[in-house]
Amino acid sequence: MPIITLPDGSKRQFDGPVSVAQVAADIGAGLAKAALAGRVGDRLVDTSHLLAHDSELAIITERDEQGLEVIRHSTAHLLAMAVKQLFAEAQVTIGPTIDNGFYYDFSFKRSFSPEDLTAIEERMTELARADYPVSREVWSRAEAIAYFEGIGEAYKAEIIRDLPESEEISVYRQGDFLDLCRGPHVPTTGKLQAFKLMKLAGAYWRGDSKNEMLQRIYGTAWRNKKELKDYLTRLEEAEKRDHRKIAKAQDLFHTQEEAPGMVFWHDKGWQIYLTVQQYIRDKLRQHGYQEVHTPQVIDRSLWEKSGHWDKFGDMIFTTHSENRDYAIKPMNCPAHIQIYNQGIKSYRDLPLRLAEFGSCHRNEPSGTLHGLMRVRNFVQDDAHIFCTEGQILAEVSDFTDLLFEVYKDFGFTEVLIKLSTRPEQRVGSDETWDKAEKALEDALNSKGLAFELQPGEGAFYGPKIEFSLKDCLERVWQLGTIQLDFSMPERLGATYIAEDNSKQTPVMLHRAILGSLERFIGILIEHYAGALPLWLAPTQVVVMNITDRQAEYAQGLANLLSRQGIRVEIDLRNEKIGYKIREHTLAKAPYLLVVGDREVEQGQVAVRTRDGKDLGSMSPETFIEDLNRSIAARAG
RNA sequence: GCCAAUGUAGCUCAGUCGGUAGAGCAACUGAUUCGUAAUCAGUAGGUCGGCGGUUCGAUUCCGCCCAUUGGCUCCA
Repeated sequence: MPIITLPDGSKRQFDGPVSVAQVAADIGAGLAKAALAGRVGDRLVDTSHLLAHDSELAIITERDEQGLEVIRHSTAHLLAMAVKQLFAEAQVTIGPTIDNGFYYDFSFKRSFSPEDLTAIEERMTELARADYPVSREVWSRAEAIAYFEGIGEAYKAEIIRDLPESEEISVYRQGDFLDLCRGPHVPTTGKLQAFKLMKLAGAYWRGDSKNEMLQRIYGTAWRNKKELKDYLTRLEEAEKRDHRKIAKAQDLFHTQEEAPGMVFWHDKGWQIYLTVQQYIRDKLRQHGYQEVHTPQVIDRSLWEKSGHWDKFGDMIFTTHSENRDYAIKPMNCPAHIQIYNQGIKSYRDLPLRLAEFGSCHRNEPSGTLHGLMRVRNFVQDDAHIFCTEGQILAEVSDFTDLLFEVYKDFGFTEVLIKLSTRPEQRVGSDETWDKAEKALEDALNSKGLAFELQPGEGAFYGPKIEFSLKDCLERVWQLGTIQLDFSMPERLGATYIAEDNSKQTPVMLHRAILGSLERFIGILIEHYAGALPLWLAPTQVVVMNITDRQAEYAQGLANLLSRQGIRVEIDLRNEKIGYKIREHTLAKAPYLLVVGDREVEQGQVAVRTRDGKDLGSMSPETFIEDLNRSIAARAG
């Protein structure tokens, strides 16, 4: 006689074991139809799940986030069913849900083609329309292994073998298709109404590059057609923001075959670069950093001593001269230790903060290159802090303050923080790691910053904090980092004389706020869809005349602005004013100044913004004053 | 690096079931001197990513290479 308690606290009593679907039907016909799954306590179950005892039950419909998860998971199964029907030799492996959808990995001797994808999607639609009931069966381990091996599904059998003994082996059946799965799934395939197969990709079995490469089919799935359409529209919007497209349209930079992964910065792009760099340079100086500059080509022996040659040798670009082998530097830190090592350091010299905009090269695998986001030549806002163990907490704390100040100035407020702790393979004593991890954690806690713990993800030489940003399309990018390093100073012989006259090894903190300037600029471009805030905009003002008569006045105005340090462009072409406005608006110039006979006569300028707002006519002095105020405030 | 797709004019793209290519925008020339998101007309522009093969003939078919794109792995 189970009593079922619903989320609103109401209770219903039944004569005997009752299914989730029956409870839903007891509540109402509408809910019975909408039910996708149930939640008993914390556990998600199918609508067919029987409740024999008193339980707390929530009926999951598409309105619940978990309902959408179930839809996506079931759509992955639908995909597998369609693939098995069309390509019987393909083996199924795994098919989990991901943000906005799902994927399913197959082992198949020939490659799926885009045409196959279309055919698979059509079959999925048919199978959904056929409205097959989806039922759950519990099998014995041996039975399941025998079945999947019998039908040639070696991967599924392997998965079952690796499941812990305690795990119940459940199999889902829809039509003639059976798949191993924990579930839950929608009650019938007809619940799957809005999905689309998105792309094909390769993916290693179990995520290990030593394993076979499987074929992954990505799909998206939603509650209904409208949500699907909205999602596809969002993707289109995101594509319009692609920094590579905007860079072409705005003449910021280009890349070409002869220098893969390296950037040819054009005037306008370089202007952004320099503005960002100068901003950071000033900030660092204000926060007690020294700026240094070190060689780009350094003898291989230094990289052997630092340990990088062993670990990253195949990713270091090299060159040679007169029988000596050199590395094109992949990072700045060993060079900074060389500067540190000049002269004897006292504890009174610490903390010593060395910053460098050093050009680094890393021979990243060709398949990983991606616009400005992953390049082979980059400059970081890199710095290394040499300090005592006792100074770590204060340094980390000061760093996070600086980092948030900088992110805010660039218009980013939502920051995700991750703390990565000691990995299996590491150097240094457990005692040292205890102290280091605690210092990082204390620093975050003292600031009241929430963070996610990533056990075992730290670098071999020390724990680290990573700071990621979300852009306005909710994509996450890791930019800033601060890493404790107890290893390299010792390897490269850095020491200081402590208060007690003993020789000690300093701790080194590797830290960056923006990370690679290249990537950061890529993110800026996408975040602002090319309409960079005034202080960063490569062209801040465009002066344009209506007819040739105002050319001289316009030129004078442009010169005046330019002398004030404003980045100004002038457009004296013999084109209609509407044409010029359209062009410069599309190029996202923040302010457009129009001068016609009227303005010349009154010694004024007509001001228009890139958003199409007409600010009316004003004196050049008023405009410059307002503009300088906005630039200083890093507004708009 | 691995899997797949793509590479045609400055840009965006069409095209050729094998007979050396076309549009729009941009550029150039001329006309127009215009008041807040595209004035009109004309001209010019391409080793069809590179190298090889098949063929009377290859941008098209085949092979290799390079780059790009989307993933996977990696990321000091």
